Amino acid sequence: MTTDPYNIACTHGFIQSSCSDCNLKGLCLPIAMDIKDIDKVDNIIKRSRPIQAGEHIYRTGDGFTSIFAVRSGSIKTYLLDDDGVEQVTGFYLPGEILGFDGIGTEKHGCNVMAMETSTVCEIPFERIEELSLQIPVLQRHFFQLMSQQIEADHQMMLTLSKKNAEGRVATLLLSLSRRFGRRNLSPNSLRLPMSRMDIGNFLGLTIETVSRTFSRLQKEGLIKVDGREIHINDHKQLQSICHASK
Amino acid sequence: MTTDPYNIACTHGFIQSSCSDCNLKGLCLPIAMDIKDIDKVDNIIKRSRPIQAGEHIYRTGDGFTSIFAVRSGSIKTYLLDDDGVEQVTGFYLPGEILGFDGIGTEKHGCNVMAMETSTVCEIPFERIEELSLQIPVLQRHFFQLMSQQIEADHQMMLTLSKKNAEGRVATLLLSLSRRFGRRNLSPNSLRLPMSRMDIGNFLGLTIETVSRTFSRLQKEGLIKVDGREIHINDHKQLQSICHASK
DNA sequence: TGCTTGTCTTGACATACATCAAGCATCCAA
DNA sequence: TTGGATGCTTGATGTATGTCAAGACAAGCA
Repeated sequence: MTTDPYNIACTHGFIQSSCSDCNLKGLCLPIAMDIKDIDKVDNIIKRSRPIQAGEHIYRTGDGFTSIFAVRSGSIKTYLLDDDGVEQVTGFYLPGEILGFDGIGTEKHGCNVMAMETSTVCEIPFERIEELSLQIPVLQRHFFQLMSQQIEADHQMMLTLSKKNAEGRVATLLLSLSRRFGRRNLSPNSLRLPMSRMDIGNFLGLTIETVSRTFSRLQKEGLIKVDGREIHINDHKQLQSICHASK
Repeated sequence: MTTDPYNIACTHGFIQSSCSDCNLKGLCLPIAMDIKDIDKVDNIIKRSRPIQAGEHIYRTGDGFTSIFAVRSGSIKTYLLDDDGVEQVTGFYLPGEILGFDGIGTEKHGCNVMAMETSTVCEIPFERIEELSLQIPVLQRHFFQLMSQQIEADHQMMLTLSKKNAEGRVATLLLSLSRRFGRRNLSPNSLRLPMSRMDIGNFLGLTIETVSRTFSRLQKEGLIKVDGREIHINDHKQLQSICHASK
């Protein structure tokens, strides 16, 4: 057991720490934000008790009221089409914000499920809108977050449309690596929070293809695979197979 | 030549009409907006002279200053990856708003090109941010527009990840049909503004597959194809082949 | 301990779509 | 009128990935 406050929050889940104490605040709030403005945001945030693996935070069609910041654990979002076919649309790690679907229609447009025991901060959106009118940097921040989501989704369209299985898997691994690194975790030793099924679903591949691709990348020495434990041996070469080539 | 003000604007391009006169305002501005607030928005908008087919409005890396509303014609957005591989990320028709990429980084994240002679309204984003602080319904509106973009992109991820060629093409045709209908044009007779190349690029297919798919749908009687002129004979059946099934 | 269940891996085979190639129509310039 | 782009269609063939099937491994439970 470490003394990392992130892990304490994760394990006990009832610690009501504040945004200003949170070591993730650089990720979900503007860096250049007044301490008194941070407190204003802090006051409207609801911190949840832990959500168990497989539990939903919201589902398609639920009324939209809040967006969510992941505090610990990991979350997936997915669509269900009319035939019940699932499309995973994103994986969210601590410090990342989800729930920007549904502002347009007042109804959430996707399903959100914890992939492991997780905690989230619930941010009532109407309150954020009110605060944004007083705190321009906050308004800007939320425009930026949504803009980044749009850019990431476009990159994902490129991945799905133009890359082969190796490129897709490598792209995901490097994305996770970068996001682990941003939280000061090792960018080379990852424990994947999601199943092969979720990876395949997200990347538009079958689990068999995902599995074979992991094996191939391992045989080529780029990564070391042990179930969900992944070690990245060669970032550069992984990068170089990320290019489009179907 | 019709007397549709849309076409007049398109053909001459220099007519400086205002938002309150624009027959597209229901699409790009909130419906429930005060006339005096509309005028405030109107005052910050720059109306461009016509942009020729193939001309760019901005490119990846250009400084982000404005978003754009399509006034006439049609626009595509696309990414270029390191190897020069292109991914079309969207098609934009009159009344639709583009350019939400780049708010996060202050640099545009994609390229924007006119597919035919087009006119756009340039909306300086900082001015919109300022106005949004005074006009809450405007702030909400831009959050909603971005949210809709995110939802549309997620649907696109499902299309690319889970649908076969027929499903992808049918999904695009119905999307265009709906958007034509929203502008009070026939939802059954479309003139496609984009090439087979752009369609294929957008849908993650080759032009040959796009062409064959059009031919097949025609042989099955669902559509009538004449170059870029498409007539939809059977919306219902087109809908029914949109489901995921790779 | 054995049984069940879920997750992952690996192999054999099938197929949707890519690739390669040819041909047609339209447009434009010489 | 000719020649050369450009855009689109159609056919023949190849291949990456899907599908089907079997088995390994670990976790949980009786």
